[in-house]
Amino acid sequence: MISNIAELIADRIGTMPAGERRAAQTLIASYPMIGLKTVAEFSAAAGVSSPTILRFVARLGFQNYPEFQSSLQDELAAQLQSPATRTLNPPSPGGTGSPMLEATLDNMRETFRHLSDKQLADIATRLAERRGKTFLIGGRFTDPLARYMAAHLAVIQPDVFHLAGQESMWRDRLIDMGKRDVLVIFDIRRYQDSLVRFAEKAHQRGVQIVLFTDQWLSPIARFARHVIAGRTAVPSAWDSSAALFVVAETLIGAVTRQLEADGARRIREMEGLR
Amino acid sequence: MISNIAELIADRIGTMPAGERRAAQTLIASYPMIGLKTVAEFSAAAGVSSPTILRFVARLGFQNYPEFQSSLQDELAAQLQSPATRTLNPPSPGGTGSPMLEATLDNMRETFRHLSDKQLADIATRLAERRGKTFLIGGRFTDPLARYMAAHLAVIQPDVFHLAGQESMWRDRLIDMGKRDVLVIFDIRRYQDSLVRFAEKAHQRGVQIVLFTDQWLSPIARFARHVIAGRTAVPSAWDSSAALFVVAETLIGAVTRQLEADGARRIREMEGLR
DNA sequence: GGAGCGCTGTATCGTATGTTACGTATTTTG
DNA sequence: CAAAATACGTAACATACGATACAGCGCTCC
Repeated sequence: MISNIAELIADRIGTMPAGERRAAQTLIASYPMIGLKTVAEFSAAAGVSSPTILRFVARLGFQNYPEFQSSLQDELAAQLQSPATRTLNPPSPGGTGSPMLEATLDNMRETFRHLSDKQLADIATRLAERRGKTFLIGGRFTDPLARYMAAHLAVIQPDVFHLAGQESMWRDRLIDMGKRDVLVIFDIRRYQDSLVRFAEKAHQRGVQIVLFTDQWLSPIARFARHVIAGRTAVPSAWDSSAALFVVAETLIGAVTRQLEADGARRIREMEGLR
Repeated sequence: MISNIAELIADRIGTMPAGERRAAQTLIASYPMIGLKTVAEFSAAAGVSSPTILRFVARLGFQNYPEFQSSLQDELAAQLQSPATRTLNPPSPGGTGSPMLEATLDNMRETFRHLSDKQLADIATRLAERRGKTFLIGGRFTDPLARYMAAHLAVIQPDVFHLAGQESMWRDRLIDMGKRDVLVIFDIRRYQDSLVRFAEKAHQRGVQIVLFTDQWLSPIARFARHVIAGRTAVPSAWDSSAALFVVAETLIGAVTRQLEADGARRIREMEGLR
């Protein structure tokens, strides 16, 4: 079975005329970057004319040049999205035996690779400088994450509320929300209409939204001030929220650090109350 | 120093207007592939208009869109040409930048190293062969994990109950519990007396207890049929439940697989009801 | 509450890009 | 060695892509 374009070329290069063979060799030499550039650049690099490049991709079975480029891009995307595949051949330090765990660890590394320290710091600062209230809510499976985060934040600062129960209950809380407030939403596939509606309402009231979602971005991203896109794919019937969970913990830690002066006193007080 | 476009975006995203920020977040979420496609596709994915995309790349300092794309391609080429740099830098010397993440990843590896496949399989089997009911409960900060697990298990089998609310509420549920039932408890430091008391009562009634705890083992371990000890130490004011979270997800996956025949039908039915 | 500013989308434009037709060169075959 | 077939490049073409002008809108700040 031929799965990628490089193999396809290797398979058919024998039947190609001289010019197209030069095109093939040029592409293989710096695969696949040249193929992502324009026909003119490709042809110049190969030392042939534009039509030769087009005949080349036609011989590979593509209807036109853009289709060929899309195919290359899909291939690249697949490589980039699953670092596991890359490290699959040499089972480097992994070898834990559990593909589930390996995928989860990869997800976390990927998630944090796309997440700058600055972005996290910004969100943490926004949550720490508590000019207003903080609301948290989640979807069917992600609401526990909202609860987890709320449980921690509520310890180190006042005015932290988890929105539970029916949709109608949340909407009643909208009346309390304004420009100075922050709404943290967890929403991954399949995205819940009720959450989207709620986010829109809150956005209209000027509430700043922090969204935890998957890499395909919940429609709530339209209204969000900050978006955290985590990786959720694992070899299971379910999506994994573990990466988002770790981001949430990191954020909790960052907020705690920023509130250290205030927070430490608060925590001591609370301990005293128990 | 800013070396790649992702950092550049993180640096300037704070100063961007709403539309351009959505473009930025969309690009980051599936970096960098969207940026290699046409302006029209990019704008559609971000839910903004084409000019907004162009203003976005202009704000990043590029003269025009093709120049922006070339820059992305160069970046990609650099990554692909030296896979060594990519797999050498981050993993071993903790180059991810976040000590929090590194500690969490270590915790997971350690947790699974001390956790045999057989042990997981045993617990999964016990949860899957549903002769009785399944109850889940957690402590102050770990109860969300119980909820998370309950939310999933409830989809694939009946008689799954999360014990919420006041301690007195749980105790009333004891009357429903017997030898054929399973109680999943999450309890990490500081261990809660109320949970210990409850676990003891349940144990006396013959309930099989599955305990998720930290490496120092909650006193509930005395009564537990199965104990999962996760690592919780991270450089933060709080303990991390991430490792236990991943174990929970793994367990959910295992139970789902065992119930595949039954479960698949149930899930389809549920989807139909939505 | 009103005026000014900044952001965003619609519609239009110019152009670079992929595509195709055709003539010339090169190789192959009888 | 001649004739035909195939391959290749030049040049003209059409399309789709990026770029821009402009108007509507919301927002902030007096």
